[in-house]
Amino acid sequence: MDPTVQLELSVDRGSPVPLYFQLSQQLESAIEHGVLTPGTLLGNEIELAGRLGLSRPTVRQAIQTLVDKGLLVRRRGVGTQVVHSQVKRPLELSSLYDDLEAAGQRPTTKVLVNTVVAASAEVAAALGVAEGGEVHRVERLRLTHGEPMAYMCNHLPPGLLDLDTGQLEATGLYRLMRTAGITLHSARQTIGARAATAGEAERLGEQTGAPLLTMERVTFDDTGRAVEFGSHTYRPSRYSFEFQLLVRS
Amino acid sequence: MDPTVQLELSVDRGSPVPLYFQLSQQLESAIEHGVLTPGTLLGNEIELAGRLGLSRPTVRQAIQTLVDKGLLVRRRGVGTQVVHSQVKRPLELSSLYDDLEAAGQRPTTKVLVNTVVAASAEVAAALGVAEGGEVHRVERLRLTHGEPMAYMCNHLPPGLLDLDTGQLEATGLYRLMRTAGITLHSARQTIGARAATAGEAERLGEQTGAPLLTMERVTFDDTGRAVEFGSHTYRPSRYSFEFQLLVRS
DNA sequence: TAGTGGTCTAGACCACATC
DNA sequence: ATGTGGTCTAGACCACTAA
Repeated sequence: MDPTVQLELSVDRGSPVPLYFQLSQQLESAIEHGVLTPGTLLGNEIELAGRLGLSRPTVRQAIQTLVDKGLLVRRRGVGTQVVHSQVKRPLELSSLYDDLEAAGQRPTTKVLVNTVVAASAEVAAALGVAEGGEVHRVERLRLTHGEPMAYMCNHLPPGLLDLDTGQLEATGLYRLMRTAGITLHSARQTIGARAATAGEAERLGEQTGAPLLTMERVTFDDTGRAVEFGSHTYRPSRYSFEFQLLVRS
Repeated sequence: MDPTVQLELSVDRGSPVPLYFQLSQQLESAIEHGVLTPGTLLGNEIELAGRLGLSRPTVRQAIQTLVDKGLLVRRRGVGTQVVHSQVKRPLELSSLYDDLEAAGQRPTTKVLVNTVVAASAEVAAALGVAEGGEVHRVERLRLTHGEPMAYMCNHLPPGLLDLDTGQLEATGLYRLMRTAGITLHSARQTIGARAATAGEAERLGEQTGAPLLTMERVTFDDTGRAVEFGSHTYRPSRYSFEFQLLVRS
C-alpha cells in the first residue's frame, strides 16, 4: 500500500529550461496522466537526486513547486506523496474570455462603449487618479451561443493601453494588457448579488428584479499601479464562479 | 528615488525558529508598519546575507516567502522592492465565523438541525461516500446584530468529528475540525446567485424571489478525503465575498 | 561594464515519524 | 535505530538590466 514508484525521469542539461523546472513539469505531467496515482510515495529526495544526477536542493525546489500547487504533500519522517483529491486549478486571476474559451464555449464580445470619460469619484478612488480626470471607459456584452451572459463595464487609467474595439471583440481585456507588456500582479475582488435594474435586465435579457451575480475588481500591475477597475454583472443561470482554494500553511 | 534602506535586522541563532522565517517575519512586519515603504529597494541579497551573518540561500528563502505573499517583487538586474499596492490578504480557505469575528461583527450562530441522515445522491457524490449511507447533517443560521445573514447547510462523513451543538454555536465548523486534528488542505468552491424560495426567504427574513448569494464548497484534508460539503445562502445586502488574488507566475 | 537576481552544487546537522 | 524531510552553508556560474 502506498508503494514507492520507480518513475522514468530525466533532465536535459543542454536545455535552457531550469533543471528544477524540467523535473517538476515531468512530475506534474505524471500526476495528471495518472502515472503517479494518489497516495503514491515519491521516494526520498537524496535517492531521487542521485538517480537524476542532481543536487538535493534542486530536487527539493522541483518538489516544492508542486507542493505549492497542492499536488504533493510532504510529511517529515514519512515522505512525499501524491495528494488524493482532484485538484483542478488553484484560483487565479482569470480572464472570463479565457475561461469560456477553455470551456469550449466560443465566447463572442460586443463592445457597446469605448470612449474616454471624466472619472467619477468611485472610479477615481479605485484607480488612484484625480476625480474628473480622463479615464478610458469600456462597456462590453459577453455572449455565448448568441445569448448574453455578462455585462462588463471597465475603466482604465489614461495612456496605459491602446484600446482598439476590434481587438477587444477578438480577445479579452487581460490578454490585451499582457500583450502590451503589462505584468499583472494582483487584484482585489468582490463578489455579490443584487436584483437587476430595468436597464441591466434589458441588456442581459432578464426580467427587472431578477437576481444577478456581480463582481467588482481592481487589478494591479507589478509596480503597484491600478491598471483596471471592472464592474461586471452576470446572469446566474449562465455563469457562476468556480475555483479551487488551498489552505495557506 | 526608490532608495535602498538600511533596516535594523537581526536573527537569533539560539531560537528554534528557522533563520529564514525570523528574517521574513521582520521584513513583513517592517512592510506592514510602513518602515519599508512601497518602492523601496531591499538591497542585494549577498550584502544582506553578509550583514546578517547568513548564507545567501537562507536570505533568498526569506525573501521568496514574501514574494509568494505578494509583498515583494524581484527583478533580475534591478533588485528586490516593496510592492506598491495595498495587499490585504490573499484568498484563503476562510471560515465565515472567523471572518465576521475579525471584522468585529460579533456573529452568533443558531443550530437548526444537528442529526444523522442518509446521504442523498448529491451529498454522496461530494463526500465520496455511498448513496444512502449515514452522514452528519448540520443546518445553521448565522446572525449579526440579531439579524440573519446566512443559512448554512453542511454534510460531513460519519465518524470524523463529534458535532456538539453547543460547540457549533460557540465557534465555527472549521475551527472545530482543526481542533479535532483535521488538517484542512484544499476546497472546491462555487459562488452563484438565485432567487429565494419561500422557505429560504422565511429563514433569512427576505421576500420570496429576492436575490440570494449562494456558495457550495467541498473541503478536503491533506490525505485527500472530503471532510465537508457545505451549501450556503447569504443575504446579498449583508454579505459579499471579498478577497485578494495573486497572479500565479 | 558592473550589479542584480536565477540557478546549481556537495556537502552538513537537526527534528520528527516510524518500527 | 533508521529513514525521512527541514534547515543551513559557502561557494560557483549564468542571464538579464542599466548606465
